[in-house]
Amino acid sequence: MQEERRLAVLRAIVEDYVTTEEPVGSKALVERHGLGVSPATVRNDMAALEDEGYITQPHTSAGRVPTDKGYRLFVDRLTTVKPMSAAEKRAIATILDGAVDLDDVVQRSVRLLAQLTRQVAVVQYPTLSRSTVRHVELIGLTPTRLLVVLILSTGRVEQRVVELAAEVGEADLADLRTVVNRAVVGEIIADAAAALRGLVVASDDNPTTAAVVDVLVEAMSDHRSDERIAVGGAANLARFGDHFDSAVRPLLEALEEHVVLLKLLGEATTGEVLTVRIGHEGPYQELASTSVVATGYGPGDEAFARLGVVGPTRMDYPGSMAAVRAVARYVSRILDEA
Amino acid sequence: MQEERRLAVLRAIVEDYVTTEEPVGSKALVERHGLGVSPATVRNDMAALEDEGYITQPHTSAGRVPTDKGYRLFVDRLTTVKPMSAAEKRAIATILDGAVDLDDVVQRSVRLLAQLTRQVAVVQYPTLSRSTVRHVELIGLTPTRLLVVLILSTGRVEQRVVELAAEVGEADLADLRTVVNRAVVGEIIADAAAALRGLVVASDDNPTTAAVVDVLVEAMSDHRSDERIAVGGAANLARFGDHFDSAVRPLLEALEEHVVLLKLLGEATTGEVLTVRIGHEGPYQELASTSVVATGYGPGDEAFARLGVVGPTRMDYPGSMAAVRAVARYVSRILDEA
DNA sequence: TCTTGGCACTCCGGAGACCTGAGTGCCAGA
DNA sequence: TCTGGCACTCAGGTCTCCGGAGTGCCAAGA
Repeated sequence: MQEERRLAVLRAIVEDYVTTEEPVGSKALVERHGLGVSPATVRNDMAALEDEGYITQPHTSAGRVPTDKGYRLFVDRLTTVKPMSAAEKRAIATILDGAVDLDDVVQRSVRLLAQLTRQVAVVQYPTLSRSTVRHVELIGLTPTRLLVVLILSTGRVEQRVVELAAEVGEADLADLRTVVNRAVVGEIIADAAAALRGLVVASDDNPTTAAVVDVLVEAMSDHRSDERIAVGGAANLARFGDHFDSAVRPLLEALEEHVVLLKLLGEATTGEVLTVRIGHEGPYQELASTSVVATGYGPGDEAFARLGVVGPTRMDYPGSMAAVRAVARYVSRILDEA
Repeated sequence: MQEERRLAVLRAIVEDYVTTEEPVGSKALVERHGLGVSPATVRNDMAALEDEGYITQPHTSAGRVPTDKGYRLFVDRLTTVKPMSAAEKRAIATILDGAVDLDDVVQRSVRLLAQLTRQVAVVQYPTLSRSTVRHVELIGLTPTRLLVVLILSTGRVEQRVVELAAEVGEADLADLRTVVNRAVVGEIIADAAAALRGLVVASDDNPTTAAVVDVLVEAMSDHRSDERIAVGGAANLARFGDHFDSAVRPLLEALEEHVVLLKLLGEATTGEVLTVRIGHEGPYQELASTSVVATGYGPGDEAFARLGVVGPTRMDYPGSMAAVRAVARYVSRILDEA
């Protein structure tokens, strides 16, 4: 009974604090939310909540502020992801439908997320590891120089130039192209790499084949590609308030360190579930006052990559969660169609 | 005679202010720089400089701060670009030589510039307009679906999917591929687009040809590509000092608006000359306290794109100019080789 | 047992007063 | 033309004071 009201109080505190950015007191609380009890009662509840570690006082004669634990309870039990409005859904659709290629999809998603949440948005490019090979193209630039283009199901294109030891004719090139494509098209890249190695053996270590295969395998296992990430809405950092050095600077640094960002987004294995990391819960001491709302996305059932928003712990969780989920779904659908 | 000393005083003021970030007074000036005159003399000079608008006082009993006009004189007449140290040159070489493709070159350049100058670095991807076509590849995904890949001399790859009205066989595809490549390889894209349109006429408006040509022309004239830009070192904005709202926020916003950024870097037509835009000299009111040091770069004599750094007007101009020039030169050389 | 009004208490943060030190402008003399 | 001297200005740190918001706790009521 009182337990229920206490949770209502906690929810009210979180909601108020998120909008006002100021510690919230018992009086303001009963006024703004129709709690139906007196400030004194709320005070008792607040004391209890504080004992349990959900809220805290910046100093004795101030209102209360949610702790990380309080936010956690809030997102876990006190909030249901509110669906986007029809207008917002339409905006998402129009913006994303205009995308011409993978790069564009990612860029637009980042902007969109940043706009919707007024937060910093982060979108990981679909990783190679899950994708399949759509086509390999070999283009002779000069007789001893080859442009190798690897096209993946996610729409990514990797290209490398190979210097050959011997000259190679157009006919040989066509043969090689056919053989290679027969071996790898439709395979996920891990298997494709194995198949390619088999080719070299089958070709009696033909040096041209070997060179091309080498560069393809290298392109497939290129970890740099796994780390590609788009960031947008950094200007929203202004909304962090004044804690520039303690909060904004570390975050700015993190935004440039893609490895760090990836860790923040969460390991790509977690699937399409919406995850929320609040303040200290993450691995980075310096980012104790930031939260991350992220989810996986990608065509089919497999989550290929992750996207999300990063903001102050004092952020609009329901809104962010709704936006992240909506964008992820829509992007997934688009990638599905492509 | 005194004129000369006045300039020396101005230079000293700029140098001191850049390092200390605090208004500099007459006494500190004669102490730190061996000016060989008394503070009183310097004060007279300062008064004169202030009359001419090169420096200003934040308030009556404070030291002097350079104005934009003062910085302008400083970069125009009081500074020679100091060459990079051997160690720095080596660092540039090692970092940039490791790049595997165009994307990588740009990414690395941005990081490098940001590190060298401890400023926000901006690198524009080489624009399409000046580049030539290296190859066009047509790949049948399904009988009525074609992947068109456009490969440019700058190393950029554009790809589009075309839906065809009619099925097309592998033989037809090979023909088309040959025809198209014969028409466009080696041409700069403006001419290539014209040549392509001629093809459609010559083919009696064959719908497949028309569809492929359409998408190629579209890819060539895609302005989105002209606006691609990489940004790095945003964390260095912390060095801006405390003027968060007035200086950092507008800049953060500008960094996301690539159109704005391009304008800041300067029109791409200015060639390889090093340009410095100081404070209010630019078109943006909000960026009155930021300066831009930029130059063109690219293979051959033509400047294909621009790169530079953005920082507070109170920045190390000689250092930034040297770094920007050095990186631009090295990147140009790399692109030349490729 | 829970809720409520009352009351004493705490303490942040803004306003005002004060002072110091850095820096200036100007003048008269070298 | 330079220099030393002197009076003047003023930002910004420190100190104090005070009001108001908010609390905790208690005793009475439901």
